[in-house]
Amino acid sequence: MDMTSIIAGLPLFQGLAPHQNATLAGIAQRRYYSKGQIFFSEGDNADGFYIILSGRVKIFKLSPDGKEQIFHILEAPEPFGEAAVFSGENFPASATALVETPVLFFPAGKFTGLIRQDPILALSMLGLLSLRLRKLTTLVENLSLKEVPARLAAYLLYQSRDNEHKPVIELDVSKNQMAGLLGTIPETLSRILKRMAEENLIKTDARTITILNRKHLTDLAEGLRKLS
Amino acid sequence: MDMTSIIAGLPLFQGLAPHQNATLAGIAQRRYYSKGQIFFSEGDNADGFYIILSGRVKIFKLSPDGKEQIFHILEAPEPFGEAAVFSGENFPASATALVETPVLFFPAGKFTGLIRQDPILALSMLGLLSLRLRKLTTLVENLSLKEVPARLAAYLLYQSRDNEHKPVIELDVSKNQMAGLLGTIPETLSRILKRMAEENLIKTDARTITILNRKHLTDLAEGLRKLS
DNA sequence: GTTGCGCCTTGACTTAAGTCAAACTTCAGT
DNA sequence: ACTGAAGTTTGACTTAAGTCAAGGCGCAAC
Repeated sequence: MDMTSIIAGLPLFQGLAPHQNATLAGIAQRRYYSKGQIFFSEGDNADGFYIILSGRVKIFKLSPDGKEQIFHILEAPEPFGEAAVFSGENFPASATALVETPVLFFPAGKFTGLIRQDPILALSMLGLLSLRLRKLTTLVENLSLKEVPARLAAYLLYQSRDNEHKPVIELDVSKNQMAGLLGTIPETLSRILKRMAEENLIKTDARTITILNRKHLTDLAEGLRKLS
Repeated sequence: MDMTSIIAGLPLFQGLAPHQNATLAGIAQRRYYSKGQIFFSEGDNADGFYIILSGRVKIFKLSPDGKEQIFHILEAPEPFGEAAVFSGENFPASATALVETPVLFFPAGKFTGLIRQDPILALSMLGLLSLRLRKLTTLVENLSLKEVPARLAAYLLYQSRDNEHKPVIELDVSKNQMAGLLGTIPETLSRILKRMAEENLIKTDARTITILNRKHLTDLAEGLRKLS
């Protein structure tokens, strides 16, 4: 598929005139990252941003003593690294490919040039950043105001919501990574999953988790109830 | 001062043509909020955003059992509530006036209309949102990867940095609020301030904190060292 | 198959930070 | 100046979650 068609199909670029798609295609670069490869590290100069064509990307920070907080795990067709481009500084977190991941790369300077000429594109980006802000706000809320069981309950419900509220969740991340997403460590996650299973809120089987008691789990997520 | 001049002086609106300032003035509303008054509560429909003319505003969330996480404490001439406008939903947090606070209010619909016509304005907003995102990223990092002493150390250094690296910090928030900003509670904050004073890192006196050992405090903030 | 290496789980222990309660200080309002 | 409310400090206690260490499971490579 040629670059213009790919770009025309990306949600971020909906509503643009065809010639704008062509212009975007002119500045975009196709790049391939293999599993474990690093897109950028915290502190790197932000020279552009990426859009995932397929694969999975992890955005994260490490503490000096090695604990990892994962901010997002992203899939096609999501963009990442876009915020740093507009504050014109460096990346505040790191990004690596979890699997083979082809992306489009948009150089910062050229891209902001385009935005200057196209308010629709600007509004798209504004919408995107707002959404990111909202997600981060929720993350802060979870980390600061909720205990691990509540965070886990919220996470499970969220995964199930993504899957049309079906009670069966196929984990798409390792439990190690899940711990990183929830701001905790694998041991703690393991223990809490066990407790939830003991109280018949969920049933776990390898990579599959089944929600048995959605109401109770919801109360847990909202802090209205605790694991006993 | 008339509305157009006020608007022309706001950092967020720098670089606009004079007629754009006038248009902005046409949609802006002056509003006065007294101490404790609520701008909006979490979940409220986002009908517009605000710019502080003077005073102080607290952006925060409450947990079901009453703990408060403060996201920002803002002063003139900072805007707030802007992100919710572009994701077109509701406010993800609440905002109240800490003191008498006059603001400008910009209705969402009219404002996005202006952005559609002025890419400079759009770029300003993009820069603003990016900066917010960056600050939130730091907050997440602090909450998830650092202990309270490290967060406090970082906060003190940040305050001193704002004040040209002078070692004397005049607290502009109550210690209760400071605890809320750091994601902890007043008791814990009090104890850690005491420990820092015992180790001669700082000296406290009512609303004044003096940094005695910047190097050690920096190491603490970066997790290279701990309070003994 | 068996070897080895992540991933995951479990137990015993430690620790940071929260809870509860009491007392003291500061400050605003009458 | 007095009163009361809010802010702050301190102590004793509890608890959630992290650390450390060991062992089991599952999968891939040889």
